[in-house]
Formats: sequence, C-alpha cells, structure tokens
Amino acid sequence: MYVSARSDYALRAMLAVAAASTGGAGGYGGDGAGLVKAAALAEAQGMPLSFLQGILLDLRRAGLLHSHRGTEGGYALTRPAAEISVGDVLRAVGGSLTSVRGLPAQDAGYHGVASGLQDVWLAVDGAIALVVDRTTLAELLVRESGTATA
Amino acid sequence: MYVSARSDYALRAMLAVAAASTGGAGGYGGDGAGLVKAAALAEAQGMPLSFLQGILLDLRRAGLLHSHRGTEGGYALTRPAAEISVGDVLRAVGGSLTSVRGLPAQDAGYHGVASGLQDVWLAVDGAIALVVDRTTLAELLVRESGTATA
DNA sequence: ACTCTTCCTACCAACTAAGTAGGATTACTG
DNA sequence: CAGTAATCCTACTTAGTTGGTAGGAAGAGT
Repeated sequence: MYVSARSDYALRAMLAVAAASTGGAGGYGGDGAGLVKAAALAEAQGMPLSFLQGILLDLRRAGLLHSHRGTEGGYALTRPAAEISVGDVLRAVGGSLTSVRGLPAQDAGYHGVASGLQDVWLAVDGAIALVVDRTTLAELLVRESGTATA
Repeated sequence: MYVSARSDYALRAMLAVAAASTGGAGGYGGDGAGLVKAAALAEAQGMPLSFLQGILLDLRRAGLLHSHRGTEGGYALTRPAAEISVGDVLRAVGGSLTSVRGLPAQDAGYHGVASGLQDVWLAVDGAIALVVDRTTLAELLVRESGTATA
C-alpha cells in the first residue's frame, strides 16, 4: 500500500479540524463557530498552504468538510468525528484503495495460469478496507492524547 | 495498495514457471530438466521480453529462481511452488509492502494530533502481509484450474 | 469601498515507472 | 575450436504522476 502525500495531508488536516472542533479553542484559529482557517491547519502540521488548499477542496466536494468564505471563514466537519472513517478520507482524495497497474482490482484482465491473482488482490482490498473503515477520526484523537502529548 | 506492472509481471512469470515445472510439458519451452525460457514466459502471458528479463534477474537475485545459460537454458523454481508465497515475490521486486510518502510506515514521523496515524498504517501493513504471506503459488495454480480453464 | 478568506485554474520541476537497445558472458554443439 | 543460443547486465528513452507554486476571481463580513 502506498500512501501519497495527498492522502497523508488530507488525514492530518481532517484530524486537526476535528481536534479544533471537539477540543475547544486549543490555540488554532477557530474562535466563533468552530471554523478553522486553512492557514492555521498548514501551520499546525507543517504542510504547504497552497497544496493543502487543493486537498481541502476535494474534501469539501466529497462532503466531508463544510467551508465558509470571508473574514471569519474557515473549515468544519460536516459530521461528528466519530462518524468519519479513515477510509472515507482516503477515498475522497485518492479514488480506490487497491489498483493493479493503475486499474481497479476488479478489471485486471488475467488469463491462463494467472487467473487466481485477481482473488488475491480482492482479498487484499478487503483486508485494507476492514482496517481503514473501522478506524474513525475520533478514535485516533483519543489514541493520540493517551499515548503522546503534542 | 498499488500493484506495479513490475510486481504483476513477476507474479505471472513465477506462476508460469511453476505451472511448467509441476504440470509437465504443457506446451512451453521446457523439455529437459523443466527449464523455461524467458521468451516462452513472455509469450505465454503477453509481457514485453526485455522488461521481463530485468524482473527475472531480480527474482534470481532474491533466491526464488534458478537460471541456466546456454542453448538449453532457462529458469526454474529453487523451491516447490507450495513453499513460495505471493509476499515473497512482491518483496523480491518491490521492497516493503506499505510506504507513506516513499518512506516505510515505521518512520513516518508524525507529531501532534496526527500521531495516531502511524498505528493505522502498521495495522494495514499487517493485514496485507497476512493475505499475501498465506497464499502460495501452488494454491493459486489449483484455484485457477478449478475455476477457469485457459 | 475595503479587507479577508475560500475557491479555482494553470503551470512547473522532479521523480518514478515502463519499456528499449545493445552488448558481455556462459554453455552447449558440431 | 569456431559458432550459436541463451542468460546476464548496463545504460538510455519516454511518458505519466506527484508534489508544489503562482495568481487571480468570487464571496462574506465590516
């Protein structure tokens, strides 16, 4: 499994938004309705702002984020952090989880002695989905505050 | 999980070699000691020969294949197909199974609210390994002859 | 009006994957 | 001892993706 910078940033941004909303005003930019500015997210996790903006746009189009423009604008989660899984975020920015030579695992088009391979990739896809779909953002935030403190 | 063409070809080549060895002379190039020529493998699975040669070289260096030069040369498995797993082949040509932004999942270097992410990637890596390490080449060949005939 | 922020498009550099070409090396054959 | 057939190995080319940047246009508040 290859996790691209895009997927990595997306998850970190979502976690930062969730932390700012649930944990109250922890030093981010959200003061009023829990909106967090893109610049604050980029700063908090050390991500390039311009690049992050494109990712936030994808997350909004996928329905995971709600945005507001203007002076007191920013981003917020559309659902509680406990109802957003890691898989949701990954699929929002990266398409399907498993791909063979750029194509989804379903239509790999094997023949002859290699026919059995397709079942392997489907099994892998299921195994990955089991992990990333059962893990929610809220769970990761709890785990973080329990193990290490920023 | 992204399966590169290199990994895909490696698995198909290994399966073809295994089929030629165990199943006897099935129309490939191996006639004497069960050696299969690279050209026969390329033909059987529709892979570019020059590209395949580099992959076969990796598989040989990883100790999965045994090669022989000369007029009656070719490739053969060093172990029975039942003792070679899909994971063995993948690791021989592709390095580690899971990587975050090019680095192994172990040293991703998260901090702050993103600390919990590393556990997710490690869990994914374990889940993938469970699938690909439990599946052997022999198992795939049996599965193939049972479901579809080439 | 003015400022702030999200939104959106286009562009650039670096890297990797995929495939090609050509020759050196080894082994068998007559 | 040639000659041939195959693996072996290195270098190169090409195309696509990734990561990142720049510069505005559009909306929201004061």
